[in-house]
Amino acid sequence: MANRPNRTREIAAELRASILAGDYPPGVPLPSRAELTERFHVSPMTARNAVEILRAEGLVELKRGSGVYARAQRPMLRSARNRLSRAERAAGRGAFTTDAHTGGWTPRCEVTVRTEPATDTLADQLDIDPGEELLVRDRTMSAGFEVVQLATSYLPAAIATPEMHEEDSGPGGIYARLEEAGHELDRFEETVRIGQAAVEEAETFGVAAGTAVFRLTRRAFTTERVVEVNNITMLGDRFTLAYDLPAQ
Amino acid sequence: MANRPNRTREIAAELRASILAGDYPPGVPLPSRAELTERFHVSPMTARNAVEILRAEGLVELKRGSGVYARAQRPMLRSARNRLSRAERAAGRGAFTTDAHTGGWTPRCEVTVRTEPATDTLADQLDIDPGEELLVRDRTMSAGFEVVQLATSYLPAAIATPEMHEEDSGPGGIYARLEEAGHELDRFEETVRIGQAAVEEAETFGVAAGTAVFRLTRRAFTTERVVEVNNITMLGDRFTLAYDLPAQ
DNA sequence: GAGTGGTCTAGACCACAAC
DNA sequence: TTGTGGTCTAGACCACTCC
Repeated sequence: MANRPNRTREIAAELRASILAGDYPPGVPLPSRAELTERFHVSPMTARNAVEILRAEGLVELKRGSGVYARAQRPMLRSARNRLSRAERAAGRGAFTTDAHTGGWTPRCEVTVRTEPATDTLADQLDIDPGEELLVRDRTMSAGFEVVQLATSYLPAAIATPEMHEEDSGPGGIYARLEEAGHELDRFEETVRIGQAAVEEAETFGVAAGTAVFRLTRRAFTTERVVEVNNITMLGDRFTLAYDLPAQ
Repeated sequence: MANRPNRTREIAAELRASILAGDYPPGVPLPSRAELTERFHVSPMTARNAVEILRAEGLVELKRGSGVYARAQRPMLRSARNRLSRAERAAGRGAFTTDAHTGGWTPRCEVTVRTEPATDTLADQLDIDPGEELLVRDRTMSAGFEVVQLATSYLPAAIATPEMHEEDSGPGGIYARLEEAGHELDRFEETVRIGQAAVEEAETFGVAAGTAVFRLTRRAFTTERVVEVNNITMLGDRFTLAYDLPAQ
């Protein structure tokens, strides 16, 4: 019935315990492959696979030519209930800024803006015609020095004001600008899935490809229409999403 | 700059494409390790690692002594916006039943009931004293023949009625019983994280340990108090969570 | 140059499923 | 009994980092 003892998992478990016990602060590498091979009397391949398990868990970071390092255990960012409230917009904060602010982080955000025609999917989500011009805002968001969230926002160009084309859309972000332009926001709809970081995303986040991420799609509604679709990718092990649901 | 070509990933990519092209319907195994070794002129270890990549992605299932099989591509269950609405309870459906029903699935649910004293964490979440007796309902939920969700619900025993101790709590579930007992539900609070399936969970779900799962914690509130905490684990690649957020 | 991780080889024995 | 995946061995060469 029982398999072989599985030394790989045993070694991974021992290393995991050491890491969680704080034995490997930043800058201190874990034992090298050669060292593990000797210490645990296993082949290099087994030692390698043990470390690979920890990498898949997001516990360690492998640096070629340098070593294996424990990833800092950072407290969670909380994607808060109130992040889309009008009060927060009035205070000049966008959704991500609200999240980071609540968690005591220093938010940073890099934006690029462009226009492009709507794909069939986006046209459907925005309830417009395919090919209609969209204002696209790509954002890379960091907490401290770590990239934790990517977002691509799509607005029908027809309702975009000149300042929405600016990289810095001003206090309160796009939602505040939309309301100033007479598009009073009524509600948001969010769908949440689990995805795996693509190679490019993984590089941006500084994690292994395939690492679990949240994939959110948020649609912003006025009472009349959809005014924005926002596709958001969040590093899975850095966020807790919070929602309030009325009992109705 | 460039590494070795990485045959492992190449092979995984080729197999992945075949799977998505529908080359491996249920019952038809992928090429065996020996076959891959020969066809791609690689070592058995490389062939094995290529398949391992697909397993980590949840694309295939490995059956010892039998073969590697593509997991059926099933449409998503949708954890819907209206799943906690009073209208659904009135229709005799619980939250999971609502989800499954909306997706056209046949829901099944196995329940075990017990009582136990509140841990510190649960006492804090329920706003009661540690050690106070709790009614605990463990549920294993399936859509069709596949287990897709586990949930453990905690209620202060002080507010539990006899029928809540029954395995079948009746139409509309516990929430309906709570309202009948005078605890009118006001709102729910949900937090969502990404976790990795523990060994036991993985066996129940029939997936590899470490597979990404949703971990939800739902708290049910009346205007007076917290009446329930529900810890839910959902198979990550089978659910889309949907939420409505008022702009306030 | 020495040491690290990245990748791969060419075997091996085992438990298990299917025949 | 045959073939499958589960696990492991004991090496190897490479690109890269650090000294």
